[in-house]
Amino acid sequence: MPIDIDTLNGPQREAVVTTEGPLLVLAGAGSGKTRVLTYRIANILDRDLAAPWEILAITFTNKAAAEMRERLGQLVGGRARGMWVSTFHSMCVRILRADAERIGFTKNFTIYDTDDMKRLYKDIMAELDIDPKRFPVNQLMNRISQAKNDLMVPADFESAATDPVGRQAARVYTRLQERLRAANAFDFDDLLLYAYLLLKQHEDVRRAYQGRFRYIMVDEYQDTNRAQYAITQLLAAGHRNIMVVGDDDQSIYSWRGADLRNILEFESDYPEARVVKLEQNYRSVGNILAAANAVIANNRQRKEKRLFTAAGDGDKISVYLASDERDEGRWIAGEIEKRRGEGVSYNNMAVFYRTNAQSRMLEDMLLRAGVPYRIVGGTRFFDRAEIRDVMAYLTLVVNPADDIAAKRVINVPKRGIGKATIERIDQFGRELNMPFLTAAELAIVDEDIRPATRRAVGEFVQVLKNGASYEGDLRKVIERIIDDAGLIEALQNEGTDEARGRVENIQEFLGVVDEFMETHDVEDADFAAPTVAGDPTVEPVRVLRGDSLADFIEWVRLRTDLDTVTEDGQAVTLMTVHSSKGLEFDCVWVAGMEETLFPHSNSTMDAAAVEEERRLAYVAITRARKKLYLTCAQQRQIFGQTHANPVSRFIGEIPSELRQTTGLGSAGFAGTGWEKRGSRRGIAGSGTEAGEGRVFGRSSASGSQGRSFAEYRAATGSGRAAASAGGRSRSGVGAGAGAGRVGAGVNPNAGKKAAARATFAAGDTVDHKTFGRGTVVKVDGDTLHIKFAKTGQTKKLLKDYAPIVKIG
DNA sequence: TCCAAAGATTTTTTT
DNA sequence: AATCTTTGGA
Repeated sequence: MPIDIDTLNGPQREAVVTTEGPLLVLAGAGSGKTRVLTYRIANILDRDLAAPWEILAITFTNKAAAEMRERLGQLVGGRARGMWVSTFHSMCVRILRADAERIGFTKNFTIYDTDDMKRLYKDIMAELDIDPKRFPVNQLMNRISQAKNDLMVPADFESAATDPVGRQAARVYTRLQERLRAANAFDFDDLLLYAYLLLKQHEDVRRAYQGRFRYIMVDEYQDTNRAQYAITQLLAAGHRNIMVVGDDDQSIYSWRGADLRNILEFESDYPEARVVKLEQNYRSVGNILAAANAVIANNRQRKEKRLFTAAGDGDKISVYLASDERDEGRWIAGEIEKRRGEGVSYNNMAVFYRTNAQSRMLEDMLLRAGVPYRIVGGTRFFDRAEIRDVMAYLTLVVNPADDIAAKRVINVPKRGIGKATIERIDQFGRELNMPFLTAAELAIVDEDIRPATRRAVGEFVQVLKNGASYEGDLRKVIERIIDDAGLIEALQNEGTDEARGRVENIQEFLGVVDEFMETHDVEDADFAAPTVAGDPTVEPVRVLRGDSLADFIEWVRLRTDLDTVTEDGQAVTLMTVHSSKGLEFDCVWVAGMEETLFPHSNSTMDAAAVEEERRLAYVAITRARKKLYLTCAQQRQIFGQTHANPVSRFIGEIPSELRQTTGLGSAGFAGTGWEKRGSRRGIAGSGTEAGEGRVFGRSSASGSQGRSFAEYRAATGSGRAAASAGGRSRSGVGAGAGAGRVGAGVNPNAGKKAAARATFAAGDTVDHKTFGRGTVVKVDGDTLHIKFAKTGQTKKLLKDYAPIVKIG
């Protein structure tokens, strides 16, 4: 079934038919790059230039990989099954699994995520006597992560580190790699680093892959870091048929080591490279595209390009000035309902924000307005404590050397094994250079430990031994391990709502196991393992098997929330701007368009960082197909403190004729609202119309009425924000609010809640600012245990500080 | 060893 | 403002 190449535009077609040699495709947002990628692969197959397993396509997220595989399936059918379409990280896992022994690991290695790593760091810092107050864990982690992404091994790092933090980091880094090796574990960065080292140091392995991959395609090339770049270079050195696709304007991961030079200098890496620019946008209406172009034009570090579209102008961009984040959320909910009324489905709408913390209020307002939503990111399902516990057990069954996992669950559920015992086992193990679990086994006969404790340790060890002997249906194996461990039983005995929720989560986890089994056929694994004709030394493609516990663990570890996004049910999507990359929606709201939030205050010091924020804004804007809304709040709670921030510069960078401003962030709205009393549905009230170019409308008190955006910014630059005029906002801090922190110099009683003087008893009904209606379950001095109707959860709140009102 | 209270921390973005 | 972490006491 030959592909229909005539449906492509000129540059797209050129990218598809240019199969030989290096090719750089600069693909603007919405220019049909996935289409080009899939068509190109189909073209290679149709012309018999390569067998499926000789093609490697690397994407950035699992979701993108899955999508590409699906679209390939539609084009080329079953041939798509034998192809390597994966992320960098999962590709590296496959490469490492095949030859782990060559670099001193075994095939059943564990992958440590950030949380595991944090534990390990703390452990090591204690061991090396490094004060976490002077050298924060996060700082060291970042430093070392960066080093790994730059392919620096501890020895390199040590000689380069001259500053105090660097010297401590060097000590930690050295020890870290020893510990990881002992635990047979890699962290995310190690997957890349060691895959690189494996390929670099072992010529036969390198040759095998270089020979196999005739055609290599890398998507989102602008987001590759040094390690990914180096791996790509090595793999492509054989046939030099490498195509990279990217958009320097959408590079938003420099903090994770992404190096824009990789794409900017592709042509000097491969002087013979062809370059194709995809500049026709098929996604957005004219006004949105014009806005995106205008914003990104302010960046200096970029390849000049200008997206165009054949579509009409469409609506103007709506800018809404809210009084605070509550108003912002309320307004968004109202607009969503309006669009819904016009026939736009919830699935075609999304709300973006810069930081995860912003999602709370948005969620709350949507909930109250009755708008169904799904949230991407934030606390991942797999990050919940009970799920991590289950995962630790499963991991230990596969990799008994995983000390972090062992220490995590040796006393989960509570077996009466305390800190002293764990410390003793740990020390014992370290002296004899053996895994924690082996040391624990020996501790069973240690006369210095109490018999009851020894018995408990014995039980724990036995659970894992039994687990390793189980065979057959994966779900049953996992269920038995969870059962042996007694995790569910212990939670059930707790009898609290919270524990019941945890049990439910574990059951949901079992549903995830089913999903894995369904999506990973055993036959599929067999099918995808043809040996390469004429070269028996090449390992077959390794595919995850639906019946393998080790493969299941790997799959979970490399999965993110974004991969879990499903289309079932109608719901608005909430996510960070970062998560939104690669997606598109008819209607998009971007909340929190304020200085210090977007661009984030951590970035405003540095010109390069501001440019990255701008690219982030560009990504956000270009997600929208038909209608774009930008909102900002005049004042906002951050860290429990009220801040008044100027409107984001990115709004000002959109030509004023492309936008239409509404709302008036001030005066009397906050605090009188319906939302406070928990009524069902908000009135989609529009604020007073504000003049174009005016920011936060009338500030008669400060005489700034009708100020232009530029004037406004100039004024705020001197440290004073336009005050909200005449408005009593909820806590009374609205009037006379300066830029930055608000609150100092304000009547200290202004924020006091009625609850401070009220008394509570079990059975009272209360209303919480955020959680809505709840019932007091228990009073514990000043602490109230309140069960909230909306979430069903019980929370502990301090009566004098919680924003609650007694209702009955 | 467990529990409660005080103290620290969070909030940039995530494979 | 709420949650997570550490500390001190029983």
